[in-house]
Amino acid sequence: MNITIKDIAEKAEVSYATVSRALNGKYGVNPNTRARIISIANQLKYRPNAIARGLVKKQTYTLGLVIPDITNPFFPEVARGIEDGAQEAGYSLFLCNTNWEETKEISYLGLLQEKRVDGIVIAPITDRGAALEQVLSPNLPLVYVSRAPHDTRRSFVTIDDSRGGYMATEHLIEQGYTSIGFIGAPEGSLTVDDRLEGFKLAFAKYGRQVEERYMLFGDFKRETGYNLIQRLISSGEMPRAVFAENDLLALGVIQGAREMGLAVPEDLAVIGFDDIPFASFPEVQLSTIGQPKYEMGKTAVEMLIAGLEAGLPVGGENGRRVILEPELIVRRSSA
Amino acid sequence: MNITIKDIAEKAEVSYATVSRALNGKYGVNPNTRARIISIANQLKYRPNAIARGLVKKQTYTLGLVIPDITNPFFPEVARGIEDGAQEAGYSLFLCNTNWEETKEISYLGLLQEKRVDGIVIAPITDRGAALEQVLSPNLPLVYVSRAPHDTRRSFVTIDDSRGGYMATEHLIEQGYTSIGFIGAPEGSLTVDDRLEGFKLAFAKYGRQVEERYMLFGDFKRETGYNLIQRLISSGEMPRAVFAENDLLALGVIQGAREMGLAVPEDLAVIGFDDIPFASFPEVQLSTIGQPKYEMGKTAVEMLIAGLEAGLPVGGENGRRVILEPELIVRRSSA
DNA sequence: GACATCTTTGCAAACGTTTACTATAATCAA
DNA sequence: TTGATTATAGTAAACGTTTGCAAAGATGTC
Repeated sequence: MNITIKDIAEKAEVSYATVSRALNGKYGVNPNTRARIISIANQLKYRPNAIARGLVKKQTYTLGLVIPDITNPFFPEVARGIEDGAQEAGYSLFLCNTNWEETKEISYLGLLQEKRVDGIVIAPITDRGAALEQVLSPNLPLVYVSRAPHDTRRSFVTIDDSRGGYMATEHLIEQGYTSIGFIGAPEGSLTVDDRLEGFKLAFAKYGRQVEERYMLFGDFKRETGYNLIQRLISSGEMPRAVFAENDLLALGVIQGAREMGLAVPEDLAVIGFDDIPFASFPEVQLSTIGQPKYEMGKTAVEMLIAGLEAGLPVGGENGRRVILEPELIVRRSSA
Repeated sequence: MNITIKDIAEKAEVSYATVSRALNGKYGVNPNTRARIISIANQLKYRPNAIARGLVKKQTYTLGLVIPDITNPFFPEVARGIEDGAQEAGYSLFLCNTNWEETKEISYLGLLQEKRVDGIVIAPITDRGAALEQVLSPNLPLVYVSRAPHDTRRSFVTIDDSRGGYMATEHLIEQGYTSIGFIGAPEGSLTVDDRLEGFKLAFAKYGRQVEERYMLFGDFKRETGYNLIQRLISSGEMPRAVFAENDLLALGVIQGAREMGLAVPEDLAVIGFDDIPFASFPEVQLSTIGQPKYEMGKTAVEMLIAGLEAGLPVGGENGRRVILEPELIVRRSSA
């Protein structure tokens, strides 16, 4: 039904090979013929069939974007960087929202390969890179963004999470807080543990002991922060300050604390991680660790595309590691 | 390089047609042969080439998702509904962020057609449906979500924006505010004007006169709300209440007002539209008009898929219109 | 035992491109 | 004029599937 290169060929009275060459600006077709063909193509509103082209060229100009939660304001910022970078280079993006479910992540990775994407940008859920590699064709270009398995040989763009966790914790310590809690994802399961590691590092550096009873683990959603802090408060024993592994959790913590009659930061200081747009909102004023979200996404996709267009063999010695600097942003929630 | 149906055929010593039938659960292949083929396929880690399949079946199991701004928390909620619905039905999504630029929207629509998507879900930028139809193959299934051109014959899922605008405005009037401003997108350009229409309707209903000097137009970004309200305040003349066309604008308004020393709602009452997650945050407490974002997205994509799988001819008499109800949510910013 | 029917399989075309190779005509050098 | 070169165009294979049709063998009916 759709009009094809053959329809144009017929109308222009040339072979369809010539049409292909003409339309693709290939060398070796008479300028007049070319002009005629192009004009006919326009007139017929011809649109090349990218599927057919993809089949023969074994290149689809399509990438996969795999993120855990598009509803967490952190990821749209990253995604926009990725989208911009992809678009500039002429690539489309498959959106894959894994909803923090590892099985979904795996199955998306499989699907993307069936769709023959040229490459993948992924913000993985866990540190278990091996599980991913198992479903991944070893020569499919992939770059990790925002977080990456520790043992990966793939390229990645992240920030220094450990340093970020350290900065946040150190800040609380220097503010004079003696009892400091941690709220985040459980070790080894949901994410890379670097932020927690940074937390512990800071304690060590200042000769303190981590207080296990103030360390609460769940996932990365706001409700979780809300629930965990309320449980902690109800228990009667609670820290004076909390480092939450991301801003959403932190906001949940603030909300939970406030609803139980506590003042932030007077009764409970809170610092988050990510610097999502709302953290700076005047009535929120959440202290946090800032990340260059947009650029992180943009450089990740640019690296990916550069690599695959250069035809570099993936992984191995070719993995490029970019580790951006986190930034401590002090606002009212911890002042 | 990738392993194909032919590799399996060779190993199983059957023709590749048989492999195809076996793998697709088609009727008419010996159970033993089928089992053998499937086992070989697994062993070889065979992944069907969706590109090749798409070429012959003229169906890609891929949809386009076109939204203006993934960074506005409203859209990720809708997008998640769309993503969930698509995934459940076995479809992938191309993410197209138009960044409120009409040219980008148009060019994405073209691109999606080259990629031979089976259908499109779009939250359009403007009311100019004709411009879109011009690049759109008339038999490509498409459903509008969140807003739709007034004169379209396509299917859509929206809320009753006019009613929403009315509810917001009426609420302000009933709160006793006499001077009420409007901040949003300019008429006819950036969006459907229904919210503004509802605003005017409420004024008419209550026998009031709209005050043009309190009506400010820009776009849908937070900075815009921030800038516009500050300009208005500086001008010396300002309303006591403002209806902002979306929550992001409203938050910008609140921030701008606060930074100029005004209290919300004491000096300036504000109501927004969308009920983005942060509107309910305790320190924000933004009054707003709620929309069923997730379901809106989900039903839109479900409608799309149902239509295209039934092979309905698109548009014309087949357009289904779903108009959901908005909900007035009163919080502190207007109380 | 002849014929019809059913089950299982293979053959080959088709989907819409790109591209290596070949053919033809035009141009040029001598 | 001849032979070589170049510009232009066509032929056909290839990409990896699906599927209509035909073939062959097995089974059943009378």
